Amino acid sequence: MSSFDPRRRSDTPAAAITQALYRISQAIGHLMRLRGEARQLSPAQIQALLFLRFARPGARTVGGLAERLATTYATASGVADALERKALVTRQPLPEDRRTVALALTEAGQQEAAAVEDVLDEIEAAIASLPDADQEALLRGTQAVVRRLQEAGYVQVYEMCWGCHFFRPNAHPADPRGPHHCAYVDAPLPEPNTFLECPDFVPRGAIEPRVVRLAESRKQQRRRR
Amino acid sequence: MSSFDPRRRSDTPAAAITQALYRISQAIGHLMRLRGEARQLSPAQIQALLFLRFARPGARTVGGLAERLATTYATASGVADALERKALVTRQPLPEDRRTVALALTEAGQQEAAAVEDVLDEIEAAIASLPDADQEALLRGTQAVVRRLQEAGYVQVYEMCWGCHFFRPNAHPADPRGPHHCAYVDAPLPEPNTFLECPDFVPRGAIEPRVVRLAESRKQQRRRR
DNA sequence: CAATTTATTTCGTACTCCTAAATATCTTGC
DNA sequence: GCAAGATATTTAGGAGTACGAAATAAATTG
Repeated sequence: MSSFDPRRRSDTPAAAITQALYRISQAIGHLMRLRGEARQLSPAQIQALLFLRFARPGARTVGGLAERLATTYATASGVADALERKALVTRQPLPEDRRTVALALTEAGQQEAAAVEDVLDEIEAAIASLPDADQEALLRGTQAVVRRLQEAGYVQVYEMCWGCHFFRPNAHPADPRGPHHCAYVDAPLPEPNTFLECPDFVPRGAIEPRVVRLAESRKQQRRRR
Repeated sequence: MSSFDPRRRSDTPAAAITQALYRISQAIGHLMRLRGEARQLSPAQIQALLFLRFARPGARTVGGLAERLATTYATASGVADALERKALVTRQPLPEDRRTVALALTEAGQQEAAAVEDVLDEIEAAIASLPDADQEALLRGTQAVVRRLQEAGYVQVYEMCWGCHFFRPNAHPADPRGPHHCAYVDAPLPEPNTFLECPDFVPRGAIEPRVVRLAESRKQQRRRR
C-alpha cells in the first residue's frame, strides 16, 4: 500500500487525501523557510519562538521545547543556543529546580515572534474561503487524524485551559493567585494564563477515561520521546 | 492573525484546521525520520527514492528532483550524492542533452523505495476509518488548499496522464512507441508510463484556461526559484 | 561563432538531528 | 542523611539538509 502511487491515488480517496496532506506538509515547511529567510531565522527557530509565545509559563523550558518540536533535548538545546546568540531568548535556571532551564523571549524575541506568527496565514485563508459545511468536515477529519497520531505518540496536542478536563473555572474568585484552578497541577490560575497552550491539556466531555489515565501517567513517567 | 494563538483556534475553525494541518505536517516529518532511522535514510532521501519510483522517466533528473523537493539544484545534487554513495541510485548524463543528469534507481534502490513507500500508511489508515461523507469533504478541502498553494508556487502537483488536459488516450493504437499520446510534449506514450507522475500534469475539465496557460509558459521559462 | 542560457557541481557556512557521554541537581530508600 | 538512581540539560562529534555564489560544460541564439 502506498499513498505515493498515483494509480492508487486516483481510486482511493484516502490515498489522495494522504498525498494532499503530504503536499501541504511540504508547503508548510517551505512557508516557514521563506519567512525565515526574510528574517534570518530557521524553521526550527520560528517554531521555537511561537512555542515560547503561546505556551504556559511552566512549559517554557528546554525540555518543553524538545517535546514540542518532537526532538531530543540536545537539539532543543541547540535551537535555544541559536536564539540566545541572536538575543531573542534568555536562559534561566528555575529556582525551585535548578536543573531545568527556563527560556524566555526577550523584547526583541517578542517582536520577532509577532512578526512570524502569521506564517501560515496563506493556508488559513485558503480554508476560510471554503463553504462552512466543508470547513466543519475538514475540522472533523483533520482532528481525527491528529487524534490518531497523538495516540501513536507522533504529536502533542497543546490547548488552552477552557475545554480542559482539569480546568475548574472560577474555583476561588477572590484568590489573589488567580480565580481559576487547575486540578492537574492542583494550583490556582490567573486569567491570562488560561489562554495559553498547556502540555497537560486533556479534552473534557466525550473522552475515554484512557486518555485521562494516559495524561496522569505522564505525571510520573515524563519524557520517553 | 495567527493560527498559533490558542484563543483564536477555539473560535475560528479555519485557525483550528490550520493548526491541525501544522501538527500533521510535524507528524509526517516524524514518520519519515523514524522510518529512515530504521533503514539509514534521511527524510529527504526517502522522498527522493519515492520520487524516482513514481515519476515519469523524463522527470527523473537532478533538476526534477530539485523541483519535487522544492529545493535548489545544489541541495538536490547533494541528496543524489548521498544516495549514490549508498548505491541506491546511479547518475547518467542524457545523450540528447549532456548537461542534464538522469537519476535511476539501482536494484537495491528499487527495494529500498518499496520498503519505504508505505511511510504514510498510518495517516491513510486514520483517514480511511472516517465516514465516506467526511472523506469526500476532506478531499475537497485539502485539495482546495493544495490548489491554492500550487498557484502561489509552494508545491507542484504531479499526477498521472489519465485526467490530464494534454492526454489523448489511444490516439494511435498501432504505434509501437505506444498507443497513447501526450499533446504537451507531442509524443506517443506507452501504456505503463501513463500511470506515472508527470510534472506537466494539468487537470482536465473544470479548469480555468489560466492554469493551462501557466503550464504552457513553464515550457519556456522552466525553473525560476 | 560569440554571447547567453541552462543544468549541474563544488564551496563554504549555518543549522538541524542524532547518539553518547559528561554535569549538575533532585529524589529515594535503607 | 547519604549513596544510588532518576532527571534536565549540555557538550562533542558526525551525517545530512539548505542556502547562495562561483565554476563548468553543453546547448541555444542572434
